[in-house]
Amino acid sequence: MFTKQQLEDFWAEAGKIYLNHISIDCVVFGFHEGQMKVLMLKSYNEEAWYLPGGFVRKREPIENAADRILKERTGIDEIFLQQFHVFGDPDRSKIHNEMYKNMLPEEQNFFGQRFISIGYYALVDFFNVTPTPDDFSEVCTWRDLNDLPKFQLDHELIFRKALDTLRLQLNYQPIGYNLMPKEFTMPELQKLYETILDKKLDRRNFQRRMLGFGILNKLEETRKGGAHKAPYLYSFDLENYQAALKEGLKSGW
Amino acid sequence: MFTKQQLEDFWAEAGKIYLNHISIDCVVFGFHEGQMKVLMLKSYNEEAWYLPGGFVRKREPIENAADRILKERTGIDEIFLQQFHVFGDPDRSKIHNEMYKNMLPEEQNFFGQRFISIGYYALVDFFNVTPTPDDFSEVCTWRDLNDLPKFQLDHELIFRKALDTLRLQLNYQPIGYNLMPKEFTMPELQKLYETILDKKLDRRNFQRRMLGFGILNKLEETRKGGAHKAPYLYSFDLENYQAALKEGLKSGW
DNA sequence: TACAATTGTGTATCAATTACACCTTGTGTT
DNA sequence: AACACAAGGTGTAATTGATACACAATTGTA
Repeated sequence: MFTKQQLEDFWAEAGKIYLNHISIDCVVFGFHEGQMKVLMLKSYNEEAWYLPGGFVRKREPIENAADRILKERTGIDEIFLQQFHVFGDPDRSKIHNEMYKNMLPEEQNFFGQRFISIGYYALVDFFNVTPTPDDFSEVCTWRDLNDLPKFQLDHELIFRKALDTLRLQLNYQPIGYNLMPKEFTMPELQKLYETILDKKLDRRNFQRRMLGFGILNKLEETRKGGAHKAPYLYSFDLENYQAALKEGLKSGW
Repeated sequence: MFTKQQLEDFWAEAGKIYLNHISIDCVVFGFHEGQMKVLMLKSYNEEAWYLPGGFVRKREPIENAADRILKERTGIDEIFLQQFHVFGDPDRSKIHNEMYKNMLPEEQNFFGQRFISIGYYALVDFFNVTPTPDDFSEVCTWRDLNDLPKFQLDHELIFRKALDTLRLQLNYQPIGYNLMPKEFTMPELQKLYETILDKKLDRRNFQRRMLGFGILNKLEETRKGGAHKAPYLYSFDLENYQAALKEGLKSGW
């Protein structure tokens, strides 16, 4: 937690390092135990949660900025990231701005300005992530899509838009590849699709269709330990997957 | 054309009115005589052409900025606009920046800074547009997609990305409605689809499918004047169109 | 060893897409 | 006025893809 002095130093410094008016917010999706998760943070003094975000260095490509921000929150280096929307309402961070506006003169008050935020969504393997709080947060952790907290500012809008985009891009981006672990069972993959699309799919038709795409390798092993028949493990054939996505995985669900 | 003094005044003024570091570039699509067109501008002293663009006022929503910019270039008020990508490479306007960098001290030289550009694509009825040059351009006119000029800066990349997006969104956005005039024939509409998708479609299957969507009104009149059988005219049923798009026009082409 | 739950595989039906043919209409030509 | 030409309008058969549904196999547990 910051003292007032530290905050002021931070802001003064930020203005020298970062571009004015531009921020980045990231919606990081993970998948664990049949549930979609989003990475979120909670401030010390507020009930509402917010999405991982940050700013762009003066000479830094925006993609690198997003990479850098997420590396800090997750520990992961090469993350799958897609820009999905820009949020440019002049009042989108009004509450935030006013909270800070009397603490410093305007030209030093980096947080008092208008920010246009570039939204990225990220897909990560849940097990590779080490959620790490930032300088303003008490907690950084996965939140279940079925049990979301109150959001700060317009972060609910950003999250919703990311989820909508994910749905639309399901047949055009390697979403399964990036969200599933290296090896997984067919029912696990189906659960992912059902969660993203928010509807039930027929088990048998799902399997036939998935295999029909020719993007999966069936492995010898099975997943033991469940109280039932052991399902086969699969992995993605990345080369075929990429090729298939160029055309789109035929005909939406 | 500007004198040096006028340019300097313009820049000094721009810094007071507009947000730093943020620009908007628009790819305006039109359709005329079976050809896709893009609205482009040509500077006085340069061979390369550029896309309509501008900046965001300090308290202006970015959508309004795009509307305002396009109103100036086209004369149209309520334009169909979609954000499609942000271009944030730090060197994307390098040539431009260097061209101007010695003309004014840095803090007054609005054009010398790094710009992150928000890309919008627009769809307009060709006949409603009055192409209007901006302060830096000699010409503002439609260019055929089959006969594109050399582009300034990264504007070719921006254009390409817009066209790719258009293709992907064909089944999810009212693209036909916005590009076609109020009344049109089936062969004309087919030509639009063929142009966007860059492939031939079967005349009879196209017609059946289009009609199957239930988004067209068949009118009594026919388009006279051609040397052949007069085709029927159609108009869009906007309500049904919007409804159909929510689900996506089933199964891509 | 029988049971419950879950996975693996197959088939019949229905809907959608594709490929293709013939007739109609407006214009210009003889 | 008759005709050829070119483009538009409409229909049908064949193929492909999506959906619905059934039964056998496997695993841990009662």
